[in-house]
Amino acid sequence: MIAITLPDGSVRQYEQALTVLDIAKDISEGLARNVLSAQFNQTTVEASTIIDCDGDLRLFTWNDEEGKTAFWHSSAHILAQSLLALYPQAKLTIGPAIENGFYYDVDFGGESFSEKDLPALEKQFLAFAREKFDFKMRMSSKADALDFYKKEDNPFKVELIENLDDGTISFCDHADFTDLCRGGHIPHTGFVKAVKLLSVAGAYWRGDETKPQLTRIYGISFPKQKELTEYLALLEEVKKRDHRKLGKELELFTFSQKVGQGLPLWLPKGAALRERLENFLKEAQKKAGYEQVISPHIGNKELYMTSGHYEKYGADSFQPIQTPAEGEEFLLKPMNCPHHCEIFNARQWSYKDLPKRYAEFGTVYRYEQSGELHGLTRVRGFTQDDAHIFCMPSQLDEEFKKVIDLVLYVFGSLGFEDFTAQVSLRDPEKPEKYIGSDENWDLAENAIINAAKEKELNYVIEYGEAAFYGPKLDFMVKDALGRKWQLGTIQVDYNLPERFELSYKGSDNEEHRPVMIHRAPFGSLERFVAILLEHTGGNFPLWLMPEQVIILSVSEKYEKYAEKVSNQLKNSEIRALIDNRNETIGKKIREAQLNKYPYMLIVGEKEAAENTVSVRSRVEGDTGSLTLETFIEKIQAEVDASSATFDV
RNA sequence: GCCGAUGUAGCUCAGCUGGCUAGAGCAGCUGAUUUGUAAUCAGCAGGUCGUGGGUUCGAGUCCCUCCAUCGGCUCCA
Repeated sequence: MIAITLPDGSVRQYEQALTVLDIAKDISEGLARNVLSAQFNQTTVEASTIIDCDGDLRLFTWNDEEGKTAFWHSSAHILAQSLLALYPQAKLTIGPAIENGFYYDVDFGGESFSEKDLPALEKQFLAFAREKFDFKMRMSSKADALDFYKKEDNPFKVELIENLDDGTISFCDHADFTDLCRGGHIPHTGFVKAVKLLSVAGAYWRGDETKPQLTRIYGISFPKQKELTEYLALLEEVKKRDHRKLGKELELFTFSQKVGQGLPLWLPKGAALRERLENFLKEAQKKAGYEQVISPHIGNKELYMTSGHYEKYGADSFQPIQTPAEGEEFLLKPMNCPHHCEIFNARQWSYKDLPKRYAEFGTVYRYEQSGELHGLTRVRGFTQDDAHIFCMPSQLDEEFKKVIDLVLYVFGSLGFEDFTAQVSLRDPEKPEKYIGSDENWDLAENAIINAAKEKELNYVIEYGEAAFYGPKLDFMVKDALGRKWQLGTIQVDYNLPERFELSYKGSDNEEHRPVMIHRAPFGSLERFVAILLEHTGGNFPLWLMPEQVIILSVSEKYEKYAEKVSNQLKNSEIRALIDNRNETIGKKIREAQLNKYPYMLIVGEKEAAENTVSVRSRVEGDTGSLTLETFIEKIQAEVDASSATFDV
């Protein structure tokens, strides 16, 4: 007798060993038809796996993440099979399921493969899928596995197997195709009814730039054609929220080949938006005890030699600026911290003065690789909402938590609820990437983890993501396409204070080393605006809108009244403009709507006579007439409601 | 930087296998119209087809270089 416990706690007894699918059938025929994969005693199993002992069983369908993973993982197998059918000389490497779909990395041996070749591959894929080939797992000895791939002349699979232990190596077969595989498949290929091979990209073997570059084929598949159609339609919708498109349409920013790639030009409306964001943060920082400082856009090379940045990034940066003086070199400022260290160094400090919090909207320049540049999210010149806190080690925990509060306030005010906190620590395998003592690193890492815990952040730990001088707490937000970007960041640093020989006089009358916190709630204004655009689709909260109200005159006859309305709005600090062109009211409304003005005020004969405005909201449409005073009160109330204040 | 793709008017795009002075819609300008909740009508103007080379009797179209952009990889102080 074997006893199987299901997730709801119920237990089913069976006389003899049976497959996962048999158990599913025993529960219900419908479930059996839809079961894609399963987990038995926390181990991934397949529908065909034979269960011969007691344990916990979870069955997964398309509605479970695990079910989708098995579905896409299996789709990668079918893709690999199709690749070999059409390109027998191709060498397979790896092909996992990803968040949305799957990919397979393949070596075409110098032959080029492009998107034009995808439709034929897709056709082959569907032909194989329709055959309903069963996926069957098979164990193999290490020697046999190595032998197989050596015969196939596939060095990639050989390398993979060499790193595996004998006895743990398995293959998955379907039809006459076989692939090294850990398991987790759907029952047969026929479950895949629709597939779209999305793109071709280069990817380095094992993610290592020095290793051969493979061709990566991305795809997504579904159990129903309708779901694929819907997914592709969704992708089209998402493209409309791309910040590069919206930024152009809303006249926020632009790029110029003449100015240089990755160097954004802020147009008046974008600059106004940025200024508003800066003032918002400045106000909160003032309350939190920050002081504004200002540093120049260049700094002597010596400064970055001292900080260690030159050694680390010098070769890959904008190169030093020469001066007429022999041997004198300046660097475009790639970060603000060394400058702030020297500001701290400008006088002596007592422990009673700490913490010092120096803030600056500092524009920095970094020579990012050309292929990396991306709209406003990855640029070569950008402005950090930077600040550096110099404090006693005993103040670190509290200061760190205060910064978390500030970041959460900023995110909350702008409606970023869906973020992940990432604790970025050292890569234990590569100590050479970091500077500073192990003791200080341990202190800093623990400080961050403790603060994240105490603030009850929902955080993940990532090893190898730390800065070279210290660990970080990063706030990650996704863009419209689901790509993750780092916005806010908080970093603990024992190293720069050491290198710049920062000190304060303690109560014991001895010199002590302060600890430094680097932090930027937005991260960079550029990236923040980009992500904000994609999250709001350009419909910012009213307090942030460059233009809050547009006054549309029914005809040029009512220009005077429109002016009067405009002046009254401006007196009440409401940002308004007038559209007094010789156009029909319908056209003016259409354009105002497309330009995403939150409120349109239509003024004509009736309004001028009654001293009212006809209000049209971008979201709700025509909302009827109001007296101008009532409208102003309404707007002010809306602005107040959407811009909470920061309490310390 | 690497792999793949793209680059035609301010914007969105058409231009078949190379063949007359390169087209459309929107935007712009001029004029008419003075308009009531998502596009009034007419006319005009606007492009050395990303750049530089090459093949050809002839190149927007074919080949090469470079530049920029897009999707990834690597990187991200």
